[in-house]
Amino acid sequence: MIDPRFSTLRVFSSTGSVARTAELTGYSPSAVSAQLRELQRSLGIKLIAKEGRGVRLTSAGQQLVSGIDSIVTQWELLAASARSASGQLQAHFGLGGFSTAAAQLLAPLAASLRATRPEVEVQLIEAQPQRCLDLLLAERIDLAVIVASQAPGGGGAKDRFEQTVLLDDPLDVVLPASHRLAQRKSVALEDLADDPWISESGQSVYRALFVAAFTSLGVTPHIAHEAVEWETMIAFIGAGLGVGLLPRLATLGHADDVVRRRISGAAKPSRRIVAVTRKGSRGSPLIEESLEILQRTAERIISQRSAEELDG
Amino acid sequence: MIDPRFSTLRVFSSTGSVARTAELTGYSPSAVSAQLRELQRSLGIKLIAKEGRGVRLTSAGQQLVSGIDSIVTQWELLAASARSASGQLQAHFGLGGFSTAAAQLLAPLAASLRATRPEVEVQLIEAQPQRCLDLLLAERIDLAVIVASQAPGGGGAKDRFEQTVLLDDPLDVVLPASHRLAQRKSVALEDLADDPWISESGQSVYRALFVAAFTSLGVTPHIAHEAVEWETMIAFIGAGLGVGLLPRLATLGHADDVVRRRISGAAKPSRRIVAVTRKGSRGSPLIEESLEILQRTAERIISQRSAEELDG
DNA sequence: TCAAACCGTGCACAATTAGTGCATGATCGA
DNA sequence: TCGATCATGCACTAATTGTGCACGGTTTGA
Repeated sequence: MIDPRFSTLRVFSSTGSVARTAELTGYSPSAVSAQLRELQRSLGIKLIAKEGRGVRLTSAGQQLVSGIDSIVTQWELLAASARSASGQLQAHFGLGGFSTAAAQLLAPLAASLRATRPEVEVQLIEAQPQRCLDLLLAERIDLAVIVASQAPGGGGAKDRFEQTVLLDDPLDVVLPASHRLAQRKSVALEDLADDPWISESGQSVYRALFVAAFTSLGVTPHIAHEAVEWETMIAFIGAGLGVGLLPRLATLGHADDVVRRRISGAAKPSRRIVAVTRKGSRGSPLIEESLEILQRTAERIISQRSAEELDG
Repeated sequence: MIDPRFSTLRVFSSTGSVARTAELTGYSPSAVSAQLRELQRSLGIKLIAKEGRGVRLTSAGQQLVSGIDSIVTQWELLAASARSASGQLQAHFGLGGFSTAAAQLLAPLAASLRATRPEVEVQLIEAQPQRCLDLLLAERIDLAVIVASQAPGGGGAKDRFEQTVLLDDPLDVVLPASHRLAQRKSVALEDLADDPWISESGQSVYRALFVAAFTSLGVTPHIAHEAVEWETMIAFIGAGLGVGLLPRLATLGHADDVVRRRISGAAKPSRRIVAVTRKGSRGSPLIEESLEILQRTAERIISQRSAEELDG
């Protein structure tokens, strides 16, 4: 909002590519290229340098970016306090989150906002955590619900984002109904060390979590198959191809050939779900309200789990 | 440069009038009006309110301005350090100052820059101190040489400007050649308490200085006539209409019907001449270089005076 | 009390700026 | 060596921004 070129530059510094920046900001690649060139010209500085078939930030560029990070933060603070003082809400409010978060946390939030603030145009975007962060930078969304990763998303994250812990989401094991341990109430990961596993492909957050759970046990699991969607993984498991881990927030669906079991034993892997905003934007009334709603929803989920725990 | 609307808003907060802001920034009044309205709309805040036939900033507006002051400062710092690191100079460089400063300090500076940095387009603007400050805000000029006034130019000056003392310029008395004290080497103001005085009209910096010099003596001078230019004042004095004060930097010209005398006695009025820049812009190579040149020029003037002192 | 001078704003129109789509050259992987 | 990917330049178009003038409201001076 302060200057669209700042947004573009920040996204570029995060993605390192004109094409990805264009895709995230909604501009065409030529527009991104032109904006960066314009910035260079008006400052008289070389910001980007060719590298292979792509392009990278010069050190002067990185320095500029970190300065701009701080300026943008200050601007967000100012805009938020202004909005807060005037009670005026922004017209557009973008929310982002990965699949399960979008379903369980964002959908209720959007519904609530639609009801209480009908004049605000709420937009939901489902996207992977890293992409959510980039969308935040690009100002396409204003709030994201993602899985906290130990690696701070691509450098200088703490200069750009603020996060609030919503809840810890434990992982369960999913077994074929015919599995030898399927009748147990809970299963230790150690007992499944030799089973074939099904995990997610690529270097997703889930995959990192998956690996971490086993390395803490000193075990290297045998990943027999890879899937992208939970649905697919569950189908694989149902077919007896292996066992898998499923976050509690993700629903099993109507699959009756698999069972979900709590994890007992030394390693109790879980993922931490957090709400992320651009640094400085917290004071904004809509953000404040949304965070409260998200936390209430999270608490409801947690207490519901305790109740189930007692029932079961 | 960061956002033209910020510039406009800052000038408006200094002048308190759309028309004056337009004149200073070079926009038309409607453009200024539209820019302020646009800012209001995009933030959803009422920045200005009607007051009489003019408008004024709301308290929210003032709050926003002070936040923007800090952001602009940070941006100037960033841009300056970027320019400094790259060695790249800005294409345009504006200098402002009041009459005598322009002649004695700015002209040599401009000449020197023209010689050593021919690629920079140097522009000189002669203007009263307050106007110089507004021109700085409007980014029409980048450096101003003005008389430091005790009243910090219109609120929040220290959030917007930085100054460097160049020299203290003492005031001399100017007497008709036929005056009873014309033969003295130096004259005390007390001895002229009953003479008719010639001063500047309006509430100029000079006039404030003039009044201050006498109030420190507990004397209220009789101001018989008013003039805008030194030339005029000297002509009045030459005609025997009264006596006057003239800064040492101002030349007497070829008037042979008046004499200039040092001031002795309790009150030795002088004006402090300072170089002013926008806060944060100091690191810029051109500004740094200019300040050095100005200080060298000031030192030369001072040492030249000492020499004359010994001669006389 | 009325007219003239100002001030800020709205509106039609013009000028400048910014963005798109396609073509091009350059680089990397198979 | 061919195809894929990437950034960028260019002609064209869309959108933003600024201008000039007219108008309503307010103050000042006759």
